Amino acid sequence: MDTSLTGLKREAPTDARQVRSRNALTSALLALLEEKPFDQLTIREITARAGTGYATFFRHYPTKEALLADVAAHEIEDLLGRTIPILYASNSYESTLELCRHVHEHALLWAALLTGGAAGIVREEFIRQALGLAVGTQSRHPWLPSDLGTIHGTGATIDILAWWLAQGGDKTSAIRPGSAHSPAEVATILHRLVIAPLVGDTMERQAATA
Amino acid sequence: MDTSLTGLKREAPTDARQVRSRNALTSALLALLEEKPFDQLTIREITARAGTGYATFFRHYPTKEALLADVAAHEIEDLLGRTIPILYASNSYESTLELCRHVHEHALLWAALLTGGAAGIVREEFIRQALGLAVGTQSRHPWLPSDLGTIHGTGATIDILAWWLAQGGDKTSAIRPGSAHSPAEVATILHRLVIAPLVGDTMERQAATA
Amino acid sequence: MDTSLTGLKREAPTDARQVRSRNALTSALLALLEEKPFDQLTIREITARAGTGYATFFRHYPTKEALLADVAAHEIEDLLGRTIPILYASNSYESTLELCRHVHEHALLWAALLTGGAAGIVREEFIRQALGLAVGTQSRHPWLPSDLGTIHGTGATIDILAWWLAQGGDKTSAIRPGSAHSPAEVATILHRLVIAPLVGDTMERQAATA
Amino acid sequence: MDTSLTGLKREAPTDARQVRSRNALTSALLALLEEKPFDQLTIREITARAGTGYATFFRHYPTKEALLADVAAHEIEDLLGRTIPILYASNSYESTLELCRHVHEHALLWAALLTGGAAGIVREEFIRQALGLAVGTQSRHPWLPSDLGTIHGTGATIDILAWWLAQGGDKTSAIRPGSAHSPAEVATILHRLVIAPLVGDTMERQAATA
DNA sequence: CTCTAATCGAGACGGTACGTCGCGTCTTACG
DNA sequence: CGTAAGACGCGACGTACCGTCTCGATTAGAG
Repeated sequence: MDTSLTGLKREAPTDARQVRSRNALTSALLALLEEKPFDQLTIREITARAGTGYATFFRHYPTKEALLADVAAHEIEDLLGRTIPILYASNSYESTLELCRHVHEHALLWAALLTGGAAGIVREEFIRQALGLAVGTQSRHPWLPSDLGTIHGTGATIDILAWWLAQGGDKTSAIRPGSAHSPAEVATILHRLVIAPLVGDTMERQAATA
Repeated sequence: MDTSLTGLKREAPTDARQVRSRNALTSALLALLEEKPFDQLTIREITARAGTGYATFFRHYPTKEALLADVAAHEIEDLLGRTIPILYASNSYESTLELCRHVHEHALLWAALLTGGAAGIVREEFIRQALGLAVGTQSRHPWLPSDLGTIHGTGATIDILAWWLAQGGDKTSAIRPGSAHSPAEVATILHRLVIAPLVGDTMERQAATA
Repeated sequence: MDTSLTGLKREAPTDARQVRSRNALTSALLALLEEKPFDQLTIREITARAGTGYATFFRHYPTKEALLADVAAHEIEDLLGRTIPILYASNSYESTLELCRHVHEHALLWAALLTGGAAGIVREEFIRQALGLAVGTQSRHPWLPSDLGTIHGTGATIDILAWWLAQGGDKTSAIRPGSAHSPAEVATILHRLVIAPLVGDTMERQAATA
Repeated sequence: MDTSLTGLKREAPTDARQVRSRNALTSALLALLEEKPFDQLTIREITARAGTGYATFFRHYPTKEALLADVAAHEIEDLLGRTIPILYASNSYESTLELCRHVHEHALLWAALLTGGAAGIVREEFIRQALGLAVGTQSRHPWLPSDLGTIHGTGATIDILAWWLAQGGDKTSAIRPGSAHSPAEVATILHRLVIAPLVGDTMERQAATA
């Protein structure tokens, strides 16, 4: 994959105007993502919503995708920052549950990020960050390349979350929270299908340990 | 997801010229997919390679994606047709191994389908067919919605295959089959990470049974 | 001057659609030229008036200037076609008078061509055609390079005509034909200031000869 | 013509920094004019060459054209200041000859002013100054409006000078002074084609008188 | 010889038009 | 008379400049 987006991230600018424009663009994107899929957005639409000039967009991001990657990177950082510590402090199921709870609390945002045309880019960013965090970690299984473990774990998690978020309701129907699964249910599924096979552990065993 | 591609499939045409055009287009797409990612192809490019007129494309497919879905559907049908019977006849590991062998034998084709811009559409088509085959099947676990089982199993399999195919060589380096993993290794990974947790079985137990 | 516009002329297209588009664009330009100066027109404005697509413009002309040169070339051809024969058939004053009459009859058009931002391009096209007609002609005076004679004669004529047309009324006031000079008056001025010194002849002598 | 440039002239500033910036801008323009046509220059380019800030330009001139008009006005003032006195002191041919000599001595500068994209503006400024000097002067001929006499005389002179300067060499060939016409030759042409018809005099008669 | 205010550089900003590109439709001319 | 070739309307793209603006930093010239 040669479309690395890492280089597209910008460090925080010092000029107050740049900060304002940057925030306006990211907020506009988040707002629009809840209205229509990412790939149906135009840059003109984003800048119009942000209240900035069209050309200003390109002073901050080279492409629409770069803006999305920036936005996604922040959200993912936030999400991982909340779940990883628990992973080390407690156990994998607790961490998984916390992940599901957080996503559930920001369902609209994550639905936009994971179920629209943005999914591919968000997924890549997610995996990139996960790979970054996993650097130096030894795989638990001799038969499993460590990067594949991370890629599979992250990707499969995203898929299951995307399925969950898509259940809640698509654009054409009202959201019916009652018919959706609870964070605990999804965490269980996620743990049994993805996490446990990777870490070679079971929820039950962990529960006993905890 | 409203971008259903099911309706885009065409019945097999009877007119000989239509058959010829159709084949020329699909062959051209397959050839071009090995040169550059799907989303960098233009319809003009495909028709030029196919030797057909530009407008002719639209007499067969409404969009570029429809052509890809058509091509992918055939390949997926072929692949599933070879692995599913084994699943029933023998066991899940044998089926997984057969899957990996088949992909390995057509590595170039599947690399194009799974690691370029085409991945999203191929993935959707794959899941669609898998869901179709799984209709009526009861989930093996009460905590797992059956459609999610299929979606996760298919998606995770594709991810792992894509990782495998991307290992073999990107555009910049020659393909080094020696340095890649063998079909058996990948089948083992796939089975342990994805299949076994789904079917609640282990390769070892199956091997013992077989 | 390296911005030769000769190469920008296109031969008449055969396709009926091209003819229609071409005519729509030239007519739109002529119409707009009577409303505002050439350099304040945008290509979008021209295509909107013409009822054609924006990109279609570029399928016919590389720049706005090329379209103007095309339009001007036709008008100049028409004008020269009416005056040159008289020059040979009769004498220089009659030809000058015919020139002034023709311009007077199409005052609005020539005012747009000669007194707006278009003047420079029209002037160049005019001189180009004049030089083309004068090829092979021997200068009447040993001290006068023949191309300079043509350039000066054409340029000075255009200047005087432009002054005349600008007299009639600018954009802000109604046209007052009564206050302007008659074609005969202008022809006299033109002949005495420009033509006679060039051909070494006087109107009076010619009149006597005629 | 509402793009009067007269009002754009600024009074000489007192602040030393302003003087410095102003001079830097005019010098930069003159230098750049010898490298490429005026209309291909950007304000950013001029300020970069001048070593001033971009915004500083607008603190001195409202537009690029205003700067050119300022520069041109000075050069024209200088030129007219050298030729007009001779016109009154001696005769029209001597004045014409002095004009040609002066232009010949500053050929590069005047080539830039008269043969590039700047020509239109310089021409207008030239005519403006000529009209200013001619105010109150009575036309020598009843059939010739006095302003037209000035306009034609100035315009035609500029055209002939521009032709002369363009002979010397375009951008692609080295300047070959030997192949160009001498100031005296051009003065003769200019006098016979433009000046004499206007003042109703001939060089020969003047020479006899002198 | 200060001090204060004008001027400066730097460059981000909203805006406008540009010329390019690809799409999907529809017409044309040719074999 | 059907099919290729391709012109067309459309609309988004990314670029280039414009003229305005907001910053501190510098510096002139008045007190």
